[in-house]
Amino acid sequence: MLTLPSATLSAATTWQSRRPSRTRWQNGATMREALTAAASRRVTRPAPLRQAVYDALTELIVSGSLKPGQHLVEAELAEHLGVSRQPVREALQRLQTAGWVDLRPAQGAFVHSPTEEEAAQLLGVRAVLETYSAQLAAQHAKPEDIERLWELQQDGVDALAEGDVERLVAANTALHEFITSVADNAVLAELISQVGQKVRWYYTPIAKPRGKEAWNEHSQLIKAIAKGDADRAGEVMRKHTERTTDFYRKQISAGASQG
Amino acid sequence: MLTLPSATLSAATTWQSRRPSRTRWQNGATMREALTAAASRRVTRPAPLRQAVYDALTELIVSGSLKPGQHLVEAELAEHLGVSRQPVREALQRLQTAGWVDLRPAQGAFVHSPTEEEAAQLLGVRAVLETYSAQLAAQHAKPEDIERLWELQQDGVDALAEGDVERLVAANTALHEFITSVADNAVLAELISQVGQKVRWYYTPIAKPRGKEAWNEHSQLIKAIAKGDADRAGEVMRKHTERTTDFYRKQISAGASQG
DNA sequence: CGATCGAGTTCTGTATACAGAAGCCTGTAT
DNA sequence: ATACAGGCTTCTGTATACAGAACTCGATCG
Repeated sequence: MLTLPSATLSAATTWQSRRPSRTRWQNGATMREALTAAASRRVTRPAPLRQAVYDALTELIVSGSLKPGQHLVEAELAEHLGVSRQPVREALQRLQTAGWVDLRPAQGAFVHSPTEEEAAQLLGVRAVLETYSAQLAAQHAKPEDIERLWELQQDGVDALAEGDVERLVAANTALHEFITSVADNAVLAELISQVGQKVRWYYTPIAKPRGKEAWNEHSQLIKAIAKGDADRAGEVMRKHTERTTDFYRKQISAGASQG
Repeated sequence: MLTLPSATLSAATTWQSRRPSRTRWQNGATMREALTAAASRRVTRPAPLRQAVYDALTELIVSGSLKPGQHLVEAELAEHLGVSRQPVREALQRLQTAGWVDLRPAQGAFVHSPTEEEAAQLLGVRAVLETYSAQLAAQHAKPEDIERLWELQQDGVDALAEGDVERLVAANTALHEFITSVADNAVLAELISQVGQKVRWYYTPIAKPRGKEAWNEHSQLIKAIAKGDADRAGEVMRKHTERTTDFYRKQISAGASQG
C-alpha cells in the first residue's frame, strides 16, 4: 500500500460553517468564547480521501512513477492506495480537468502524453503569465517583500555555488512563486501554478537547470521590482523566460541522452 | 427532469483503441480498410453521463439558474437530472477544478461566488492572454484566415447596426475565438476559454456590450494581423481589452440598475 | 498460413447501501 | 426569557454490487 500524503490537504480545504447558525454571537457574547476559539481549530480533520488520492496520483505522475500513456486501472490504484474505487474515480476526474490524465469513455484513464508541440506552447504561455506577474509584483511590492526577494535570491546563489542541483531548482521555484504571491492576483497565481507544474514535469527529466546567468537575470528583475518599474520588470522577466525556453529547446534538439 | 445536453459531448471525447491492437495494419493492409474507415465514426456513442451532467450544471450556473453561494445537494441534482449520485459527484469534482463550484469537506458543493476583486483579476489575466493570442495570430495567419476574420467583423457590424444585442455578443465571441484558433496554441486556447467563460458569467448580467468603438478596434486589429505585424496586433488587442475592462468597471461603479 | 468469428475475461459506468459528520429542533435548567 | 444539552434529521463520504462495453485469446474457415 502506498502512503497517502494526507498532510498535503492544502489550504484549499476551507472549513467553515454552512450558515451563520442560529446562535448569534453578535450581541450575547457569553463565556466559552475563548474556549471555542481555541477549539475551533479542529486537530483531526476528516481528510477527504479523494484529496489524498489526488495528491498521491499527481505526485506519482510528476515523479515519473506513472509513465505517460500508461493505463490507470481503477481497481489497481484503489487497492494500492487502500481505498475503494469511488475516491479514485473522483480524483481521476479532477486530474483530467487539470490535464494530467486523459479519460477515454469506456476505457478509463491514461497518463497524459505531452507532445513536443504542447510543451513548446506551455513555455510560451508561461512566459506571458510570468511577465504579467512581474509587472504586477513591481506595482505591489512592499519593502519587506523586496527584502524577502533578496533572501531567496541569495539562497539560489548559494545553492549554485555549492552545486546542489535539487536545492537550486527549489530556490528557483521559490523565487518565482514569491514574485507571483507579491503580484497579488489569485487567478494568475492559479494559472501559473498549473502551467509551471506541467512545464517542470515535461522538462525536468530531460533538461538541467540554468546556471549563473539565470540568477544574474533574477537580480536585475528584483532591482526593477524594487524600483516599482513595472515595464522594466516585465521586460526582464520576458527575456528571462525566453532564455529559459531557448535553453530547454537546445538541450532537447541536442538529444536528451546526456545523463 | 431537466434535459441533458448530451449532444454537447464536445470533441474532447476521443474514442480510439486502447492499444494498437494485435492486428497490424502496417504491412498487411487488407480489404475492409475503407469500410473500417467509414464505420470508425460510431453513430451511437455511449455518452458518459458525467459529461452530460457536467455540461448541464455548467449551463445552469452560467445561465444563473443556480445562484452563487447556493448549496448544491447531490441527491436533489441527481433526481432532477434523472441519474444517480455517482455521476453527479464526478461532475462536481470537475466543476471544482474548473472553478465553478467550491467543495467544502463534509458539507458538499456550493456555487462559486466571485468577488469583485476576483472579477477584476480575471479581466487582467484575460487581457494578457488575448494579447498573446493576437500576437501569435499575426504570426500564423494565412490569407484565408484574414478573409474569415473580415467576414466575422462584418457580422458584428451588421448586428450592431440592427441593434441585435444577442447576435452582437455572439459575433464578438466568435471573432475572438477565431483569432485564438488562428494563434494555433491549444494550451492558450484552453486557458482563454476558461477565463473568458468566467468573465462572461460575471459581467454579462450587469454590463451591456460595447458598441461601435469596439468594432473599430477590431478592424484595426485585423489589419495588423493581416500585415503579420505581431507587435502592433498585440498592442491593439491590449488596448482593446483594457478599454473593455474600463467599460465594465464604469458600469459597475455607476450601479448595476440600468436595465 | 492468415483472417474472421465467438466465448470468456477484464474493466468501466452506474446504481445502491451504509456509516459518520454536520445541522436543526426541542426540552430543560437557570 | 435565554442559553445549553441532547436527540433527530439530512447530507456527505465511502464501499459494494451489478450491467454492459471493450479487450483477449482460441477455434474455425477460407
